Amino acid sequence: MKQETRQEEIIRVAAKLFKEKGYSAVTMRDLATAMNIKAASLYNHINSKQDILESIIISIAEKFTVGMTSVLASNATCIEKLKEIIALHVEISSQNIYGMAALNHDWMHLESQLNHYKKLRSDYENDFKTILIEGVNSGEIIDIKPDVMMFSILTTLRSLYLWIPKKEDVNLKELTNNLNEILIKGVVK
Amino acid sequence: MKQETRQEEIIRVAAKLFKEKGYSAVTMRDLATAMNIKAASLYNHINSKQDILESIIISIAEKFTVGMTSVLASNATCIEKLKEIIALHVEISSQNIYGMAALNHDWMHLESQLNHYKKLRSDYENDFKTILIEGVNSGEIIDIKPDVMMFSILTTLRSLYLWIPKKEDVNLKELTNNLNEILIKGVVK
DNA sequence: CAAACAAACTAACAAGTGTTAGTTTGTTAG
DNA sequence: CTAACAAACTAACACTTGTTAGTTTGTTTG
Repeated sequence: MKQETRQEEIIRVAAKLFKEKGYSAVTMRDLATAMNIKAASLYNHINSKQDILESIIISIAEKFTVGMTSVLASNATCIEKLKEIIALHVEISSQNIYGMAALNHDWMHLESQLNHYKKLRSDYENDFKTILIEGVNSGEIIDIKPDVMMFSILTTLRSLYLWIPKKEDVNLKELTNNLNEILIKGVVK
Repeated sequence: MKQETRQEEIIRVAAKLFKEKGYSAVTMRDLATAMNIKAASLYNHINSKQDILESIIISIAEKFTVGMTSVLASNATCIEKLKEIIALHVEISSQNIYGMAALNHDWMHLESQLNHYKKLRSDYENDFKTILIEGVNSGEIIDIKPDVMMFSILTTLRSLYLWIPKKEDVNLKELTNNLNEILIKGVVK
């Protein structure tokens, strides 16, 4: 178990605060208080508030990119690929609950990395849509606008971070199975 | 067609800015610039920045409460009730795209009205869950944790504001029908 | 022991924050 | 014509913001 550096600790605590109030509403003095030090001391470990946001968002966004690459490489059916994507979101979200909040709420406050983030996101969405279109063409998936299907599934997956912490006893395996059912087969009996 | 007051205009423009950067990152000077006046002049029409946020969020939250009351009053099947809720979200979201962003992102910045908002939201979620549980009991709906079903459907519906504006040509009737299919019957053929 | 280092501190800065007070301007109603 | 009003303005306030400079403290390493 690798020891957490002071910098990593600051970034982790910052993500937690960002989830509660959003990037703009969290001051360096808030963050310092949460770390039990003075605001100026933070700068021994980090370069700027913006750098903290970048670290949080870009590292997670790249995890999704890596995950999607691996899904695309598999030669499973489209429905199987969808299930892999669902599992990917459950895994990343459960391991980065606070970071996911920053990614969803505060990406627009990125500065130098804004375009990089946007590229990663639009590539991800395009890959997702491609999988759905293949499923429609092969007859696995209903013939409804792929945009609407992607939106529907992806927004649920992107909001997992809001919900996972509420039920601490939730079994992630069970959650994944339930989402597979609901997102793919619907709720009707 | 009722003429928009200056106050309503300010609130409408504020909601637009809040969607782009969030409540905390929008300054009264930003808002004034968008209105082509000076920041101090805003205070001839509104009491405070906080008041603007309250107006936006509470008015929409109450629309949902009214809508849910009407759904509960109908004696349709649970699946039909679900479809009514979907239609409710499409309607309110399409008519309040910017306000929905504030409601989803900035509710935690409410001050005196925070508890009021939270109550409206938790009542809404409880009513939603009750409908699902009735559906499970009557055999209309699959027997999966109602919490997970509600989360899945509701997060998609709550995020509609992110997506509706992108396709200006989207037919709302068609969108509603597609969501009915996807959220209720899933995407599998 | 001495040098190096990690990590905290105090003090201060320039810029930006929401908001108030008091005033001016142009339009509408008696 | 004048009184009333809506809606803008300038100037300023007290406070908060992210950040820098320079210093102190205690621990680790040669």
